[in-house]
Amino acid sequence: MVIKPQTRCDTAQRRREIALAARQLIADKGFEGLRTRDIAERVGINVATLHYHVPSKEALIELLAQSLRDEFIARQERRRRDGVTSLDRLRLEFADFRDIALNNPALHVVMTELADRARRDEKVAAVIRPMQLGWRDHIAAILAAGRDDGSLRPDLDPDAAATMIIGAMINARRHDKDIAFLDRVTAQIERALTRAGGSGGGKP
Amino acid sequence: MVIKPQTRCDTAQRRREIALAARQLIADKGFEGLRTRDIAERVGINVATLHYHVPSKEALIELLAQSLRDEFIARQERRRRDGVTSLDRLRLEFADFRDIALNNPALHVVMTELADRARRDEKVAAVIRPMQLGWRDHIAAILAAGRDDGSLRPDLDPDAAATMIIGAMINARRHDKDIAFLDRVTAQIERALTRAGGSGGGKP
Amino acid sequence: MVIKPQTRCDTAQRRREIALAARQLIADKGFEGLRTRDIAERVGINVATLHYHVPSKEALIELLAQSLRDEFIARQERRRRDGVTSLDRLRLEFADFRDIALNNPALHVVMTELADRARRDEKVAAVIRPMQLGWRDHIAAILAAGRDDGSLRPDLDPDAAATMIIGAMINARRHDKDIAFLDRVTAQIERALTRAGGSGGGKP
Amino acid sequence: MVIKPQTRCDTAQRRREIALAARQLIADKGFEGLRTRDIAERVGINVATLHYHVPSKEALIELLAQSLRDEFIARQERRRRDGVTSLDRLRLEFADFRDIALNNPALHVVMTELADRARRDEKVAAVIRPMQLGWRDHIAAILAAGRDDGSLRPDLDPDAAATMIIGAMINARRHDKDIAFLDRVTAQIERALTRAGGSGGGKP
DNA sequence: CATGAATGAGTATTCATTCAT
DNA sequence: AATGAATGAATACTCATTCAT
Repeated sequence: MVIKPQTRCDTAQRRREIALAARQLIADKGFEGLRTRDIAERVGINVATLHYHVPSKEALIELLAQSLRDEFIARQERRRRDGVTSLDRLRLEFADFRDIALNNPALHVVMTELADRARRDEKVAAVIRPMQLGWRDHIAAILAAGRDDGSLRPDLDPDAAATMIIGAMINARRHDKDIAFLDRVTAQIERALTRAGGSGGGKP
Repeated sequence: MVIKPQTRCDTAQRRREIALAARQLIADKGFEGLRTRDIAERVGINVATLHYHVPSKEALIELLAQSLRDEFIARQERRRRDGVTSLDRLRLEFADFRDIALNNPALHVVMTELADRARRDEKVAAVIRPMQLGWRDHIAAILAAGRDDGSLRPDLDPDAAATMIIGAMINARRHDKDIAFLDRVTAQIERALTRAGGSGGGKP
Repeated sequence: MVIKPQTRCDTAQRRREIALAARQLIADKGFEGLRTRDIAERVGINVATLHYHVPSKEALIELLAQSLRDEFIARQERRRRDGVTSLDRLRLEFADFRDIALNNPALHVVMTELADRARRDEKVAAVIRPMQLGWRDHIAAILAAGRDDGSLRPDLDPDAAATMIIGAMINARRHDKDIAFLDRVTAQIERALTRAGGSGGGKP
Repeated sequence: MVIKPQTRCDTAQRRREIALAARQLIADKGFEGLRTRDIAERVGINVATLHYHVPSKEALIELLAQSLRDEFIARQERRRRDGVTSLDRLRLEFADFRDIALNNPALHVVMTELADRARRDEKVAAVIRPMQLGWRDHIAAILAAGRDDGSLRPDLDPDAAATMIIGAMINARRHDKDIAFLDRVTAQIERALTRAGGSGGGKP
């Protein structure tokens, strides 16, 4: 589609372009629809040239996974610098997820596809799993701190709750195109993790 | 792999066998690795025979989606008959998910793959989406009842919480092979939806 | 398309129905598009039943050729009984071709396809060639008689002229859907075979 | 069959070789027997390479039709430069047809097959029809000139007669391998279009 | 670095034909 | 006489990968 007349340029730059093109294509057509020729076309180079920079499709997918992880971790690092209270930091997580959903939806789509693939591709798993565990640990740490400083409920299981939060956000995006629903879900999470409403719950 | 000497049998039965074989293969190798020849081999029939019963790969995937939906809905109907209190019924949801995770893990794996595919395949979407919405609505109804009868916290947003619950369970299964972690997650969900622990949460 | 609920009936009748269905299908889709399943469907029977009556596709094509020849020869016999003068009998040939073109166009289309096939199929050739030669001889005989009785020009080469006439009629039907053009061609043939117009031809 | 060790060469040249190979194969086995693998083998390349140069069988047949038309039109242009009188030019037509029949018989065979196919293939029709009409018009123009300058009979219908001539020549080649018969037919045509022999025709 | 051409190993699908009932 | 189910052998077409320039 997007064919720009390409001049020669160094491998590092080309590999970045290739990873980006692959990501967009996966977002459009899924993993099974990913073709090296299409990637090359999108970058504006020949298939043979693509193979010069990335030797095989397997290597390409690894490259893609790494590029995804790099971006994901960079975002996480950025978040780490902000937020004072635990609740602030948790809300920052919600806000960042919301930002990606709005401005870079391909990121989540491709992450999901890669997560599926990780199940049967060790090389992908080696890149993706640590990233996912890192995310969970990051949120779990926030939750643990919040529990300990009393801003979150004391019966929190940080790992379990972090898993719940991540799953909830991802699932909220699955069908509803409407971003407002994601907001309802994160609001619900927040309420659920702080304290029960007035007269709520159980037999006294 | 598994070639059982097959005798003749009618189309309805063969289609069931084919759907089952396809499901197992997708669980093993994912959607992109699904080959009609492999399915036929697994059923113990010729590829041409497979095409006699299921005219195209597209139709095959639709059949697969339908078979999944049928099984899923049957399970849901079964659950509907049991449980007295809202909490009982919620716990039944957890238990059923747990049962599938233990005894029929392919079901969840394939459901996830189909959910991804639904994003770009209208026919699959037409089968899968209603099923997913049905699940969410089913749980949301339980939650709404629980909120209204006081067994669950009054600030519940049933749709948002149902989405959270489903996402949490699915995500709990994603990496951890350990079923115990799923139990921790559902326990956390339960605590989060009932009442805040003793001294927990908020500004005192 | 046309599926009539079929009862059992004898092979001779079934073979006639099959030949007719095959003829219509070839007229529609050409030889390369001829499928035994389509024929069976058109007759309203199962493919296996078709093979019961006509053992193979080769045999089917032979059957088709024979059915064509039978109809063609029957028409020729009918013409043979009419016409007094040579010119009358020639005009009867034109009229009969015209009649087929109007009322049974599939006949000519299929005959052309079979003629092509005869080039590389000895069995078809064995049926079709005698039919074509018979037609030519039939017309050549008319021409020879006309030449001898003075109603046609004396420098006629009957075989060559008969070949010309048949080719002219067939070619007249090839592109022009308009039957009027066939009439112009046969009129031209007639003029050409009788005598030169008034001041026509050559340097005096 | 004929595998020549092939070196690399550019697409234009390869497409020419492919068109030629396809023509020979159709002459041998007809349209229905045309297989991409056979064409590739004849050219001495891999099937995939064939598809690299000609993307589909449909495109291949269009290429074939164009190559045929190009050769046919080139011949017609060559004829146009020669011949003084109308009769000379008409005889040039006969001679050229005769030359093809002797030295390039595949040309006529394939043209016939393509003409049949044109009936149900619009793309082929778009290439073949103008070629056929061009041929007819070319001959009709010769005949009209001959009629007007008195070298041909005055009652000529140029279009009808041109159609007759073409059909006659084609039909003369259909069964008789003997080229002498074509000569008898063209001689008959010539006589028929000039003037009636001595005492010939009509009622005295 | 870059590319047009080439290729082997697949991949879904088709079709005439056969078999068991 | 009839049929639903089954099959082997093809067939066009695809795709990641390689090679020569």
